[in-house]
Amino acid sequence: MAPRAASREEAVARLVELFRTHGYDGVSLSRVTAATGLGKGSLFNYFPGGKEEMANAALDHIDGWFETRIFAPLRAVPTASAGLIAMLDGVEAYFHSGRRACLMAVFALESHPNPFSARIGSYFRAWLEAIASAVERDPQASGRAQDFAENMLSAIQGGLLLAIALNEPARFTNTIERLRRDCCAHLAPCPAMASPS
Amino acid sequence: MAPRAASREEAVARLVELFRTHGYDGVSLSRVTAATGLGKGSLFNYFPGGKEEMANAALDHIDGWFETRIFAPLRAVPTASAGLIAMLDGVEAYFHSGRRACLMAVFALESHPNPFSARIGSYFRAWLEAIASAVERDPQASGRAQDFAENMLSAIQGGLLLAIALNEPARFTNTIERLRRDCCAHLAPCPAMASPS
DNA sequence: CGTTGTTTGTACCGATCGGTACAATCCCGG
DNA sequence: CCGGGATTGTACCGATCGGTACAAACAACG
Repeated sequence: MAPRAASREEAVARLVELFRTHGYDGVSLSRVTAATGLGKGSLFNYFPGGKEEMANAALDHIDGWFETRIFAPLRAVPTASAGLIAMLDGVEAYFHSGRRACLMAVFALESHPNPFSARIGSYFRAWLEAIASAVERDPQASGRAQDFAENMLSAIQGGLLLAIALNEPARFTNTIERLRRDCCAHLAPCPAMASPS
Repeated sequence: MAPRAASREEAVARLVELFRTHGYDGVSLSRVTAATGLGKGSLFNYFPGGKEEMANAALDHIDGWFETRIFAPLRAVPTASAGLIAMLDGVEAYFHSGRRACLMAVFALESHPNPFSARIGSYFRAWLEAIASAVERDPQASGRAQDFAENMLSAIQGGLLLAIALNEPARFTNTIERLRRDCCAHLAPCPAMASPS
């Protein structure tokens, strides 16, 4: 059932998916060995801190991905609307159009507070600040940047939650599409929409 | 640490809070006995089906509360804006202004799919339909009822998630306040706002 | 080929998991 | 005061939990 993970990085990638769908408590070491094809020997060689280190490695992986692919671009983008729409595209792709849950959200809700609460908070705070920094660059909405960011991130996470809970990925893509329209409606220079369909 | 629960109903109330903050996997029978003051004997007398029946009793409790206090009123209300604002007030109070998580959301994310997926889906679907049925009664927005409902519920759940993840309840109350303004902005007869501040 | 350090499978550990059995206790009608 | 059904604490069950110990297998390099 489990093609053996060839490297620590590949093991981390599988851990991410494992924690994403089963939560921290729902992932047992036997499940990890099954999903990675690695025995306990290798596992504790890669992750001497045990399960908690595995989870932290998974969170590290996500932190890194979002920082370089989502947050940093947002902070550097010249115009808010284009930057935010690019972010929405990236997020839609990352979450497989609503078929994949957000690991940070899973860990945040599963048990709270928990050992990961601090870094989960940092993740969402970084996301909020990245959005706000882009909006502040917008001539029309710079005063409402905090509010705009809070609204947008709430919608993303809520839409994703609904998509998972209902097993209807379209709940997420609909939400993303609404947010795209919001960008065009409330921010200054809206790039031509591809196909309003 | 635990004043003994005097009735099955009181035990269920404590189970709700227990599952809400620790998730299904995070609640062990020893935790249940500690939180309810009930030994295993009483526990399996009240809930012969064991932990799964305890969880279902907790979900029943929430289903009932929302059905009578939120969903049914929404379906019966004459004007959409007044009904939705009453719903927002009720929801804000129920979730303790963002200090309390949504048990349905916790169970939905913790592990998916899981034995409770079907009823979790029913819960969110009922909520969506209740909102939509109210909006359909609105002369201005009746055509966008589905979209309006999806957007509103996403925002509620996302705002709650952010409040929990950041341990900043204001993230939730801000979101609720934004939704109140949305109601006044996009629905026909807006009752006078208390204080636009 | 030999040696040295890393990687790996396996046996094992105490603790805790959800659940059962059952005897003691309680409560209440007669 | 007594008898019988409901309630309850406790001892116990096999399974699984996360984690450790360690020896065999392996790799790299001289």
